[in-house]
Amino acid sequence: MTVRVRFAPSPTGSLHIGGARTALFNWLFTRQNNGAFVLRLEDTDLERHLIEAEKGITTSLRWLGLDWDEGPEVGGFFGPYRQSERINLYRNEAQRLLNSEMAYLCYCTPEELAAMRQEARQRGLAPRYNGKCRHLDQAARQKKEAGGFLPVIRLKTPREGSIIVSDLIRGEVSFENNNLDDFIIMKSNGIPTYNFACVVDDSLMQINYVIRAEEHLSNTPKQILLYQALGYNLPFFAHVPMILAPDRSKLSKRHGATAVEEFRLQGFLPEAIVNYLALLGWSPGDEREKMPLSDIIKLFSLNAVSKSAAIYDIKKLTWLNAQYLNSLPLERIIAEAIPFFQKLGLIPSQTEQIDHAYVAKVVETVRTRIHTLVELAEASTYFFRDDFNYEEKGVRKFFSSLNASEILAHGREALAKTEPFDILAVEAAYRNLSHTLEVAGSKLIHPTRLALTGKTFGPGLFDIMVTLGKTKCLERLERAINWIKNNLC
RNA sequence: GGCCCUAUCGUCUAGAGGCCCAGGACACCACCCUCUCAAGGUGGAGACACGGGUUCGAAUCCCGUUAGGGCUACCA
Repeated sequence: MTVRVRFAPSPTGSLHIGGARTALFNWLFTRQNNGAFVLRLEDTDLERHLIEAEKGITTSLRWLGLDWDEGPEVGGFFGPYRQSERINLYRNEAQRLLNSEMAYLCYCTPEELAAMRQEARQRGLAPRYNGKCRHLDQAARQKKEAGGFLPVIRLKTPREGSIIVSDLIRGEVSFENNNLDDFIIMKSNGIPTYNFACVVDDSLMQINYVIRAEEHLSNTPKQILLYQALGYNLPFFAHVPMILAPDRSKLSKRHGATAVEEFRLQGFLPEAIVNYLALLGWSPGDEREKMPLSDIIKLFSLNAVSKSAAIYDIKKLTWLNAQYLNSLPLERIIAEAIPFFQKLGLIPSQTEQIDHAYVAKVVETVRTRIHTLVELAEASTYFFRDDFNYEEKGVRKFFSSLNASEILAHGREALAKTEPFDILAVEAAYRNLSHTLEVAGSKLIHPTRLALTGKTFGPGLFDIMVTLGKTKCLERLERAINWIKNNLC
């Protein structure tokens, strides 16, 4: 039997990390089993389908590398893949249930229902529908309909017994039927409710593994009742734990970045996010942390998915991101970095005008000491601009001594004579200088770094020099010498 | 309120009765390396929610309490 799984988000505009992880687990499972990954948009509650909202989700999925075999944009045998385009299917299935008397029309008004709930609550019972319209006869129905009232369709649910949900992650979970009521499957506007649409689609699309967030565990008994009423085969269920915000509450916008798109904008790489998300609620069983996707696919197992909710930790994601920034091929990082450089106005927006060789050198010298692409761009500014200021702390420590400008002048002189201007020659020049001047290397290095970059920290000085090139180095040393004369002497 | 799920360092987790006075990772602290900052290396601090059982033996099994989360809509 071919494994068929689906990810069924509501197109709300962005893919948040909880959804991304659910999608990832589905994807990993199906890639491991050579199955099919179906993307379905659950857009029944939207007045009209917002194409931008759908785009937000699909671009994020694609960016993460979670490609789908069937769904919007790619089609497939079981389409359409937007619920808004499947309304007739739901109506037909609902009609089948009506015909077989497994479902019935209900004419109760919202006010009546509210009163019912109120009463049940007061008596300490589950606020359930009391089945008032369950046995209406033809005459009663006609009378209601004559008044122009649009009915909903409810499923007749058993009053006794229980439903066992057999869950691949949680084991067997039992629910008493008497806690369930005759829930609505079709709203009065002719649109299906979530549970109904979900079951109809999962069956018609032949989904055999339903891997979704834990919040749906409590819906599952209702869905099983629906599967039974419709005569469908039951899929396997796996309810993955939720991802919570640092305060253990449900993730929301007020917790900062929660959408995949925001992480992208903050300079995280898809590899890092996927790797991090895989580790959230799943573990390979050994002590591996950073793993190539191919390993994750190979090792993933629903059995090993934890049962408890996890809090996402931006610090660990950041660490992993730095690991990837350091280990991925340089070309890849350059390509990822370019948009961030452009955003800061460090390089031209027209690709043809970019000095790729220079950008490559910059990325190479800076990338080991940053955690995100945003940091990479920010830490690279002085390679592209001459108009930086000198750090105040640095000025105090390295420019204020009596011989500071003299030292810089010596450095400038030494560099001017250095040829070729490569890492070995440049370092040798400075080491020799420190020897002849009889000062520690650091006495030369720190003021020079400040002169060249305006900063007291950063890549190795000689790397900076070589990347910057001789001309720039001499210019900037000159500038610093003059600055000291004008400002400190 | 009712029903359901969950409970190991601050966080993510390993652990499926003796291998655990609990291992790893991030973060934190110290030291080493070092031209700074990172990275890297070494070391440190840091957890089995609580209470009862079961067992020769429990982080692991059972029950209860507590806490967190979910569902309880003509939302998905």
